[in-house]
Amino acid sequence: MTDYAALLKKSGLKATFQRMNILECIDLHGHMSIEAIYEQVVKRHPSLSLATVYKNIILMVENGVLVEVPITGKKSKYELAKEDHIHLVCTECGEVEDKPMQSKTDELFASISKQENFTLSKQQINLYGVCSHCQEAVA
Amino acid sequence: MTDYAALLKKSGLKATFQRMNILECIDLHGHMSIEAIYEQVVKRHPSLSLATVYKNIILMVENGVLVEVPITGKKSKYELAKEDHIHLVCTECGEVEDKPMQSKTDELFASISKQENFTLSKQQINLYGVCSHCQEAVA
DNA sequence: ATCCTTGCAAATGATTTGCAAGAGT
DNA sequence: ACTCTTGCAAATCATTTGCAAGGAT
Repeated sequence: MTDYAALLKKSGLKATFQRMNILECIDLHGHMSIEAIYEQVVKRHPSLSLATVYKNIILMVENGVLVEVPITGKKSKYELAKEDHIHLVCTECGEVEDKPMQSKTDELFASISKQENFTLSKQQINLYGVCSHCQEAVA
Repeated sequence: MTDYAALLKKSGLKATFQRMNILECIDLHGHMSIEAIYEQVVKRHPSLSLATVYKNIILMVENGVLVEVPITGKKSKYELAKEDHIHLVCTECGEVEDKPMQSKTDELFASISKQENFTLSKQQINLYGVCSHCQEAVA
């Protein structure tokens, strides 16, 4: 994934320098908070405004380019929209890692939804714990 | 679950009128935002301060009495701590319904964690969609 | 009696908004 | 050219804090 301009246009948004840099930043880091995005992108773009980051994140979420990842006890992070997957959230360092969604789980959720007459549109699985890296750090 | 005083003491917290009313309110409604809790409880307790609700929610989460349920695009809701389960979040009315966690899913998450050398401490599954009630309302 | 909790008001922090100037198509 | 976007500053909203008075054990 490199052509952020095409991604934006496909989603009906203008390809501004700010938006492309925000996308690249998120793509590189995987999952980021709004503040963290601002801090990174402002380095390349000293005139960037935090308000612009807010506006664009909201807009890109509305247009399906980004997805919000709400996290217990912290501020939400954002990631590029992609196929469903599982988040491993480290409660020590705050890092989020993706794992592929399992088809069994998919089926299970589909059956629960059917059974409840619930029109399922999005799945979100967060597993909280301590990542291998942080376990070593303590040892 | 009715003896909120005992629940609080068991968790090392004093059983104040405010806390018991907050717990009862959450228990009755299932899942509530801080504002909503305040609005409900202040009816019985006109002198209640919103700051008190904030302080107590934070405290009761820290002490394991409550659990935060972060929700995409909305403010977090809070529920009484109980065994793991799945949340069905209606994107129309905002209501959250619980479904029992499936043992297959449990096993799956355990195996992913083991495979990643990730010390799993908490699972969180949210399914977003439209509940049966809201589907009828549109029809 | 002692320590914790409450309510208030003020402080802080996060997010949103309005608008003139600038950038993208 | 036209329309959407940006950056700034101010406004708004959410959350936290300090402290004196009141409540729980």
